[in-house]
Amino acid sequence: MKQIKISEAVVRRMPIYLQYLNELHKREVQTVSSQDLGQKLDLNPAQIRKDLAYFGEFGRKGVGYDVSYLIEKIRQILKLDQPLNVALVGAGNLGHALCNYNTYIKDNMKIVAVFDANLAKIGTKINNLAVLPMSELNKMVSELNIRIGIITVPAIEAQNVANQFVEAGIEGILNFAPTILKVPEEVRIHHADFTTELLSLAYYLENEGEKMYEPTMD
Amino acid sequence: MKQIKISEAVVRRMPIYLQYLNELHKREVQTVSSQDLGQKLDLNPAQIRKDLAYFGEFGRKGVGYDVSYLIEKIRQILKLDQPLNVALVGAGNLGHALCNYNTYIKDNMKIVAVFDANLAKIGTKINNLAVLPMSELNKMVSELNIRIGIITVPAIEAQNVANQFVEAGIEGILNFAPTILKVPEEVRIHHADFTTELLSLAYYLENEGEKMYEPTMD
DNA sequence: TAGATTGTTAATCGATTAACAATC
DNA sequence: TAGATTGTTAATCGATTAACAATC
Repeated sequence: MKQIKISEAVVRRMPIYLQYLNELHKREVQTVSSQDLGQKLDLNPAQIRKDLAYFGEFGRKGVGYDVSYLIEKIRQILKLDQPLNVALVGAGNLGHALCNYNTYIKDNMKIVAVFDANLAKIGTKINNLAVLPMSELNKMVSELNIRIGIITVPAIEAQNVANQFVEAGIEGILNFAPTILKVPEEVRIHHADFTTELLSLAYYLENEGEKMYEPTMD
Repeated sequence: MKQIKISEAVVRRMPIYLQYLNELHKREVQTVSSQDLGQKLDLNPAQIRKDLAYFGEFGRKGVGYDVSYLIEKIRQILKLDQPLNVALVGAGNLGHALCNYNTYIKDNMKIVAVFDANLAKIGTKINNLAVLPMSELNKMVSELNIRIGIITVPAIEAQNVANQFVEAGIEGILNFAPTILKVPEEVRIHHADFTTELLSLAYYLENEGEKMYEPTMD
């Protein structure tokens, strides 16, 4: 069993492999090669083989990877083979959207509690989950063994929510608010801010129109 | 003026710098050093200086960077100093959430048209934007000079929507559907799938509970 | 067997960091 | 002037890719 530290880049590709493998499984494809995967995912086949080899010998020389078996293995790697409870704070549109994915992520990972600071929202239902007041957060996290927290509140409130998550003993946070959060280093934090994606997309558009004249050089 | 190809990693950090600089500006901070920025954003100061230096000499030795000036420059780099129209397909919860950000991204980048394949949704309003049928997409893209498309439809429909965007002449796509899309290489595509973030977050949680016994070695 | 494809080592490529002269 | 901080070059680090023996 390897004890090499596996890089973040590798870990982040695992869910991508899983996604496509699930697609193949639904299409009843039995076997896939690193070649095939690379073509579809725009990745180098050698990289895919290397990524998977960090975790074990999942393929068969001359044959490729058994789709079902590889799915099972990646699910184990990502710990999706065991229940994992998630809490969400911020019952706005984005919070709603994420709760809807609950069914999609039919996996063992599930949003089991939704909180909001706005008292008007308390008690309203999101997919048969009643919105709870923030005062319940601490209690619910221990009672339901919640290990991951999702933040979908406005940027100004995000750090505050993060603090409450940390105090409640959450282990990982997925932050959708467009702001950098400070948490103790034992808490893992992932940033899911799409404004970053959107703004960097704009960079790659061709300049046009305004290129008619060139005022100062600057 | 440098003609060096600027790496994607560098471009992706620009919106992060901008985000924090805007915060500083609101707090009326005049000047910031790469040291300060690095501390706050968990980045190496040398990296920040190098990133910025790709685009010009924005700082003053011994002093640091003028916050307002740097904001202006990064906005130019990301082309946020000119109007940029965006279309969104998929008027679900996620689509709603993104439209709400319209006011947040008060910038020149704006969602100016929303489409949905579901006829029941046509004509309903999202923030005073009427939801339009897909048949209008092509026309609206040219009429409103829309250059970026956002996809917030279920995975199965995503490729189809992408194709329509491409045909309409869109230049960049931000895809929220959890699937890989194929587009001609002149169209830039960014992936904003948070399931990837969420699943990779699970990887980093401590193993617990199930570690009580060790069945087979495998 | 011949063809295919893995797992892995070595080579390459690119990105991050350290260091420091220039200068405010 | 002395202290601070940039812009940039050189050194380091890490990730990707090529190549190939092992083997199904």
